[in-house]
Amino acid sequence: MPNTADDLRAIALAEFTTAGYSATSLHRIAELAGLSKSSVLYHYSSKETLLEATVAPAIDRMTAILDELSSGPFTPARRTAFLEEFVDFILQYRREVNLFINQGPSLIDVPVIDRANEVVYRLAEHFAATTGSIEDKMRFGIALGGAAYTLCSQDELGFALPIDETRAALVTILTELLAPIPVASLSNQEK
Amino acid sequence: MPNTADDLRAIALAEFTTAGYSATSLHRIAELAGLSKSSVLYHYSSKETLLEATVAPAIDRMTAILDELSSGPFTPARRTAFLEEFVDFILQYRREVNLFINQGPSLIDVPVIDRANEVVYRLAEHFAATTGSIEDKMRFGIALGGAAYTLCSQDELGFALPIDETRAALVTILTELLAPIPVASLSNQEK
DNA sequence: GTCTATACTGTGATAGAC
DNA sequence: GTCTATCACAGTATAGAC
Repeated sequence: MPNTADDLRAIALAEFTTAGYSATSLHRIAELAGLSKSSVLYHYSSKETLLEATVAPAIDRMTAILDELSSGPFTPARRTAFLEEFVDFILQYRREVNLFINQGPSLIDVPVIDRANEVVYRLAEHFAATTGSIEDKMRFGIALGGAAYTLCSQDELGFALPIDETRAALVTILTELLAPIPVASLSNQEK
Repeated sequence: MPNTADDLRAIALAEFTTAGYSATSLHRIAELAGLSKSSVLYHYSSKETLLEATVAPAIDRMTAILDELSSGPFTPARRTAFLEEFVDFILQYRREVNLFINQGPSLIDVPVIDRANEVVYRLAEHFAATTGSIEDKMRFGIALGGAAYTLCSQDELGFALPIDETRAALVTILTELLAPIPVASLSNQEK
């Protein structure tokens, strides 16, 4: 049973991703939660605190995935497994990813966004997006930005594609998209 | 020689894409232009009018491309040519595309965004994103959203990749990404 | 934990002088 | 075409009653 704080976090996440962080007022969030602005500010001392609580779980999860990955050699087999884990992450945290991808650059003042940027940088290392060719960089960017856009525009349009088919398609497309990146460079993180 | 109105449009476009439409104040735009708020409102009677002037050229250009394309049969050869034209469009209007992709859903009230939505719908028809499989739909979405994200995050980070290499890489990646979509369905627009 | 009332700031927009 | 002055309003946040 979710408490009020969790409800607010969920509502804020939905509004921040669809209407935008700046365009979403505390009044709007309070309205959707059936509360007053002040009650919202009781649970989260500021709008920024609410934003942080909203994206933190996704950052923690991705950090854990990357930590686990760094604990051993990045073989081609593990790379495939990692890609599926990555797809599952994007599916589970698609709103948070979309929020970061679309609005991250405009939220540079918020500390939690810096944490997210660091995580993306670590992720990019695994896909040679920091050391590879221009095409490699673009492949990584298109995979990340494209996945975030595609998955979240579904929610906005009100319809949801079947999860199994969506996941399978995403694995196929991302595998194909990232395949040309040489595996050799993927172990750079071991240095 | 650009006049004041054009300057304001360019400044607004840059700010709307990086900081977001809602988060960008007329004061900020005026400040960057070395003018007062009132002077900005002399050239554009409202913030929304400024937004419309900002994205309209891109919509007009894409409309022209689609009109030209609809004037004849959509053969595989023309499809390849169209893809290059599409890439050039994205490169030239990357800020406008990024603005629409990232913030379009939160700007549903603005009439010009409706126009943009119609254009995207027409575009989607050509890539079978309205009639194809789930994977086809996702391929189109990833191509569009990914290209917009990748190109605009470059600007935000302050560095610009060489245009020729970027263009070539984008053609390669998008061709590969959209290739599995059957050509047969591409002529559906002729119905 | 929730509310009303309030303070303060920023915003889009208008009026009118120059 | 640009400015200052002003308006009405929405925004975040605080204080304090219940």
